[in-house]
Amino acid sequence: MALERPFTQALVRLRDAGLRPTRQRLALYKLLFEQGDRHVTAEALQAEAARAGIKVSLATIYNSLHQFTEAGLLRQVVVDGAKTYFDTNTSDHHHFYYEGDGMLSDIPGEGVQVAGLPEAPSEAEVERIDVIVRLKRRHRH
Amino acid sequence: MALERPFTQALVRLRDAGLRPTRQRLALYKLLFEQGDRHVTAEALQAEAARAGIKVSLATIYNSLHQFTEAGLLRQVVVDGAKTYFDTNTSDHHHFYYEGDGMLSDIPGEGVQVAGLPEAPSEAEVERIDVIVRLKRRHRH
DNA sequence: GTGTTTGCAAAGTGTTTGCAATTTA
DNA sequence: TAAATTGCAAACACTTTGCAAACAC
Repeated sequence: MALERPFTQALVRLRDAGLRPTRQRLALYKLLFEQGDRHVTAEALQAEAARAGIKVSLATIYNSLHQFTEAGLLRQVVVDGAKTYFDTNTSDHHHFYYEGDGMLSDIPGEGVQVAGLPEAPSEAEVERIDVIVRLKRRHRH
Repeated sequence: MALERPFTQALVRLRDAGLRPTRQRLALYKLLFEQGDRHVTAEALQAEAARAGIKVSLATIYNSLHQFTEAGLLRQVVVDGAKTYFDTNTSDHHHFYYEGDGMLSDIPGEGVQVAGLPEAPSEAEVERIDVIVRLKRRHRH
């Protein structure tokens, strides 16, 4: 039978990113990446860690989120002036954003085309094109 | 000859919006709307007012920007987690955003089509679609 | 005069930083 | 043990709020 190898994947990914696999980073890595695409804020992640019995300071949460982002494991999404969202899906894609409750969901990038954009000024280059579909929940009736 | 009617336009617009044409609001209105499309932050607008010899507190700047927004004269643009931009162009359009220097410029809405978006969930309705083309200034060479 | 608006200073929110104590290798 | 990491508390940037004084009508 296969040996159980807890942490193996997280360990390797952190090492690859040049980050020491500390208890906190391992825990956050697992929360973030072992359950499909996710969108988290620092506070939400801390709360989630707490629920899982892991106490991590907000400073460390922010540090880790930024380090993961630099390592290309996460990507920031700007949809709201107030808080920063981090997205575990780093591929080219877009977002639905529920204004009311601050929920984000992915729109795969493949299907979407943005046509008719003017040329970018020649002294600039396009970093990325973000499409944000802002949604409002319909009133019940 | 035509009488000079300073403030007339600003006065009327403010009245229409149900806002008393105070000295501060008149000054801000004129700065914002008497020179084509603009993108301002609260601080930038205060600085500009100061340069024009008008002293307005930041609190009043924020109040006015929000009141103008509620009145449909301005629209907020979210491109950066840190600060809020207000856009004097309230028509349907998109943006170039220069990551480096925080500059915004309009992309007219008419030409642009976004195709291939999935249907919005039925319990939600689309408020708006934002397209943000993020630009980086090219290195000189 | 009466209700509205202003501006200050204080409070608030989300995020970052400095640094001693702890942990990793 | 040397270097990296953590967590606290303080500092930050931007924005909002409470309230007395000033203003518009």
